[in-house]
Amino acid sequence: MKPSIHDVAKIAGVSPTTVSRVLNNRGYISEKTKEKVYRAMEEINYFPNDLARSLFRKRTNLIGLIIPNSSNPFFGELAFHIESICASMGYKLLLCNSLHRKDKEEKYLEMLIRNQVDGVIAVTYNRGILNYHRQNLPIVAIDHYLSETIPVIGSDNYDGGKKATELLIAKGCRHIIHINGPIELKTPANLRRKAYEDVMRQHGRQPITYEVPFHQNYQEVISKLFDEQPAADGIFASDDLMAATVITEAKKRRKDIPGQLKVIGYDGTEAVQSILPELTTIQQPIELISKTAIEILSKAIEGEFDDLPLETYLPVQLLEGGTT
Amino acid sequence: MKPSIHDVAKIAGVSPTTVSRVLNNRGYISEKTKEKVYRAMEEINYFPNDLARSLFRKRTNLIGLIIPNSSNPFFGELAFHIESICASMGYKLLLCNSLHRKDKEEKYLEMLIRNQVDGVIAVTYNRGILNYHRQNLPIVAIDHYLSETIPVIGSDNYDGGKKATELLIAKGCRHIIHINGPIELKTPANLRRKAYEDVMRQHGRQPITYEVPFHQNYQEVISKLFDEQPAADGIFASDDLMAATVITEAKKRRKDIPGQLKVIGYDGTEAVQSILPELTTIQQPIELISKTAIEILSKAIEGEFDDLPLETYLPVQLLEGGTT
DNA sequence: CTGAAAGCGCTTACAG
DNA sequence: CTGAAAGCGCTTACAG
Repeated sequence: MKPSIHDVAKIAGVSPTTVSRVLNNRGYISEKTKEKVYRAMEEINYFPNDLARSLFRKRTNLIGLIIPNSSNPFFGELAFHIESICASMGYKLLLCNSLHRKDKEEKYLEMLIRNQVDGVIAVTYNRGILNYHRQNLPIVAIDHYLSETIPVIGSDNYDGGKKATELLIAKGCRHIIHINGPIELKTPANLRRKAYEDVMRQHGRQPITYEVPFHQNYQEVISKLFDEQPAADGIFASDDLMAATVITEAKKRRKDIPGQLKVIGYDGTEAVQSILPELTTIQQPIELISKTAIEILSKAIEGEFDDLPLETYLPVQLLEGGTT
Repeated sequence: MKPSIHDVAKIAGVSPTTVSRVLNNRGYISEKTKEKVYRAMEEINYFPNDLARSLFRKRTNLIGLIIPNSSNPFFGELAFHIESICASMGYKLLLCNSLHRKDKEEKYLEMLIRNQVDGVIAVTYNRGILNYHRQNLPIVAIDHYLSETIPVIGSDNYDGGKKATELLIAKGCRHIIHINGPIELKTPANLRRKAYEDVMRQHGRQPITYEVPFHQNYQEVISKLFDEQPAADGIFASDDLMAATVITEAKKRRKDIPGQLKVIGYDGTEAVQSILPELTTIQQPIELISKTAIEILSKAIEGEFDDLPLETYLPVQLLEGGTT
C-alpha cells in the first residue's frame, strides 16, 4: 500500500492537516514540526498523490496536445518543445496522435475533458473541437483556424512563401511550380500559397500550384508534376518531406539539382536538416511557436481572456542549402 | 461549474448511486431509469471526472513514456506507436523528454509517481529509475538494461549488425568501418557492434569501430573517420542519422556512393526512409516493439509478474537502397 | 502554531 | 431494482 498523508502524520506525531501544511508551505509551522514531518516523509518514501490534490483544487496542471502524428519530424519536434516548456512550467503533457481523423480527435477531446486537463493545444483541421470549446475548455491552435475565438499561433507563412518564391526568382528560375496541401482547408499555411501566387503575379508570371488532396500520397502528385511540367526549373514545396520527395524524383529522372532544377521546402526541422542538410528551406521557429502557444494557453487558463491575441505569426528564416 | 454526478441525479430524479451504476453498467437497473439518466447526462453535457474515479479505484490508466527526445525520428515514431496502441487499449500517455539527462529522468519519474501512473515505459541509460522501481511501479525498458528485473524489449540487434556487416562484405567491401555510441553503456544496442566485430573476425578481417562519446556530436567523429581511414569502402553506422551524416560527408569529399563507399544505417524509420529513400538500412519493427512493450507492461500492471519475459528481441529487416 | 471537520467527485459494499 | 453511507487522499476555512 502506498503511504498516505495519514501515515506520515502518524509517524511524525502530528495531524494530517499539519503534514498538508508543510507540504504546501502554508500557514505557520514551527521548524521542529517541519523537520519531523520531512523526516517521516523520507522514512516511508512518501510522495503526495496529485490526483487527490487536483480533485480538490480543480486544477490538474495537465495539458493535452493533439497532433496528427509524432512520427512526422515537424510534429515530433513540436511535441518535444511543447513538452519541454510545459515541464519547465510545471505542466504535464498528455500526448494524442489523431492522424487527422475527426473521430479520433473527438475521442481524444473527450478523454482530455474526463481527465480534467487545464487546457489543450491542438494541431487539427477538424472542428469537432468547437463543441468542447464551449465547455470553457481553454484551447489554442497551431497553424489552424478552429473558431473565431480560438487563438492561432504559427509561423509567418506569408513571409515564408514570399521568401521562398523570391529566392527561386532571384536564382534565375523561369518556371516555378508550387506544391501544397488541399486549398479547401482554411489554414494559415495556405498563406504560403497565397504569397507564392502574389509574388509570381508581381513578376508577371503565371502561378501553377499542384495540390495534394487530403489523406493522399504526394508521391503521385509529384510524379505527375514532373510529367506535366518538363520545363519546371524551380519548385517550392510547402513542406520539407514533399521537397525531399521532389529531390528523389529529380534524381530518378536524372535532373540535376540545382543545375536544372532548384528546390526549396518549408519547416526546417532539426531532423530533416541533419538528414538532408543540402535542402534549402524556410525554417519555422518551432521552439518560439511552442513557447508562445503555451504562454497564450496559460493566460487563458488563468482566466485572462481579454488580451488573448487571436493570431500570432512568428518570423521564419531562410536556410540556404545546395538545392537552390 | 462543471456538472457532477449529483447534478445528473437531480435532473434524472434518482440517487447519485444509481447514476454511477448506469455509468459503470453495474448491477441491475431498469431500462427506464437508464434512459432517464442518459437523457439527463446529455442535457447538461455531463462527462465523468476520471480523477475522482481513479482516486477511488487506485488505477489511472495512465502510462508514462520517457524518451530522450521526440524530435529524433526514431523516438518520434516510437512515441506515435506507443501512444496509438495505448489509446486503443484505454491507456493514456504522459510524454516525457529526458534528453538523456539523469536529473530530468528523476524529476519525470517523481512526477509520474505523483500522478499515479499505472506503469512506465522508459528509453533511458540512467538508473535512477531503479529506486523508484522498488516502489512497485511497473516498468519496462526499450533497448536499455535498467536492472535485473526490468523487462527489456528491442530489435534483434545482433542479427541486425550481422545482416549489415554481411551485406557490406557480400557487396565486395574490403575496408569496413563501424560507428557506434559509447561502449561503456550496457545497452542491447551494443550487440550491433558485437555482431559487426564477430562477422569481421569470421571473415579474417580486423574490425575497426569509431565511438561517438556520450552527448557529443558525431559530426566530428565522422570527419575524423574519413581523415584517418581513406581506404574505407564500407561503413556500417549504428543509426540512420549517423549514416546520413556519413553520406553528407562523403559528398563533401567527392566520394561516390555506392561506387567508392557503401553505407548502411540502422532504424529504418518512416521519416528517414521518406527523406532519404536511397539509404540502405536495417529496419527495426517499431510498431511491434511498441506493441510488445505495452503487452508486457500491461501484464505487470495486472499483477502477472511470473511469466514476464525479461528480454524480447524482435526481428529486423534489411531495407536495400542505393547506398550499398 | 496546530487540529477536527467538511468536501473535491466519484464507487462500492451493505441494506432494503 | 434503488439509496444512504463511507471512503479514495488530499486541502482549506474555521476554531482554538
